[in-house]
Amino acid sequence: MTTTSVRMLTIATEQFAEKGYAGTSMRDIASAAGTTQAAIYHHFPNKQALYEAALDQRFAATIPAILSGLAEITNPEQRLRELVQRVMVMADEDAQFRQLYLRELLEGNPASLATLADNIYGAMQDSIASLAKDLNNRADIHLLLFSIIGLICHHLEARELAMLLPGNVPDNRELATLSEHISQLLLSGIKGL
Amino acid sequence: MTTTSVRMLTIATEQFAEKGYAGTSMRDIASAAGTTQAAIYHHFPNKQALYEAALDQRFAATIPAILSGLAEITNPEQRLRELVQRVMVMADEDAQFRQLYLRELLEGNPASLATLADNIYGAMQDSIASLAKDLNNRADIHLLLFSIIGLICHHLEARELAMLLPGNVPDNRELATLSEHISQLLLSGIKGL
DNA sequence: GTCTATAGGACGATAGAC
DNA sequence: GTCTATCGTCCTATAGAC
Repeated sequence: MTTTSVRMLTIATEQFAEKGYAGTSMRDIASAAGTTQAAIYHHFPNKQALYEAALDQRFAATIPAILSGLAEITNPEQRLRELVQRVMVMADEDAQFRQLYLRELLEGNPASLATLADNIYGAMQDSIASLAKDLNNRADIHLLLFSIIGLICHHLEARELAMLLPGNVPDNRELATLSEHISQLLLSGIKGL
Repeated sequence: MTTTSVRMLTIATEQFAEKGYAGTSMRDIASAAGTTQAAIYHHFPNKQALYEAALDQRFAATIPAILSGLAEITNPEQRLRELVQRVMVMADEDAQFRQLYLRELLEGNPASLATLADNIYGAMQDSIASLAKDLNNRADIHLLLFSIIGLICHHLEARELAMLLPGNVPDNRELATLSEHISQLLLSGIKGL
C-alpha cells in the first residue's frame, strides 16, 4: 500500500460517502486528489475495486477504536451509555462513516456487504454479547446490535429533516439530547425484552 | 395530472427507489415506461422536478393509509403494537417507500426534504402525539417518531447484512420476530423515558 | 507512476417534424 | 403528445509516451 494509493483511497472515501457510488466519478476523485483520472487505474483495477478498498479501510480502522477499553467498564448500564455515546460522537463527527454504512445497506452488493459484515461483526460481537448478557440474557445480540446502530444512525441522519418539522425544538438536534434519549430508551427497553 | 404522466411517475418512483437519483437516467425511466426519453420533458420540466413529484405522490398516498382507523384502538400499548406492525408490513412489502425515505435522508436537498417533512409530519403528528401522551407524557414526540421509524427501517434494511453475520438465526429476519423485538423494546423503553 | 489523448458510450436537455 | 435526431457534456476505461 503506497502513500499515493492511500491518499487516493482517503479522497475516494470522502467522495463516495458524500455522493454515493453512482454519483461519484473517477474524475471527481482524481481532481480532488490532485491527479488525473487515468492515474487511479495504476493503483486500482476499476471503480468497484476502489470503492470496496475504501470501504474496507474505513471500517477496519474505526470500529476497533470505538470499542477500545470499553470492556473495562464493569457496570453494564454505564457500559451501554458509554458505547452509545462513543458511537454517536463518532457517527456525528465522522459523517463519512455513517453515510458509507447507510449507503451500503441500501445498495451494497453481496461482496461489499460481506466486507461490512466482517468488519462490524468481528469487532462488535463480543461487546454486544457481553452487554446483552449483563443487561438481559434473553436479548438476541444481533437484534440488539441493529437496534442500537439503527437508532443512532437514524437520529443523526434525520436531523436535517427534524429541523423542518413544525414544533421541533433545536435542542432535539443536540448530540447530548439524542444520546440521552437513545440511552434511556435502550436501557429501559432492553430490560423489558 | 394525465394518465400518461401518472404512469411516468409510477415508473420513475420504482427506478429512483431502486437505483437512487444519480443512478437513474431519464432513458432508464423512459424505456421502462415504454416511451422515449424526450417525451418525459413534455410532462415534467426536468429530472429534479420528476423526482420531487414521484416523492410527493408516493408519500402522500401511503402514510394516511397506515394511520387509518388507528385512533380507534383505545389501549395505547396495543395501538403502538399495531402502528409498528403496520409500518413494518408496509415498509417490508413496499421497499420503494422505505428506500426512497432512506435515500432522501442521505442525499435530499432542502426542497425535497421539505416535501418529506410535510407528508410525514402532517399525517403522523397526531398519532404519535397521542401515543406519547398515553404511554408516557414526558416523551418528546419528534424523538419518539424518529426512534420508531429508525428502528423499523434499519432492521428491515439490514436483513441482507444480518444474513452474513455468523451465528445469526434465520428467524431474526422474519417480519414477526422483528416486529415483536421492536414493539417490546419501544414499549418498555418509552415507559422509562 | 503519472501524464495526455482518446475510444466508445451514456448522460440531460433541446429542436422541430408530425 | 410523442417521435427522431442531435448538441454538448459527462462517464469508465485503455493506449502509449515519458
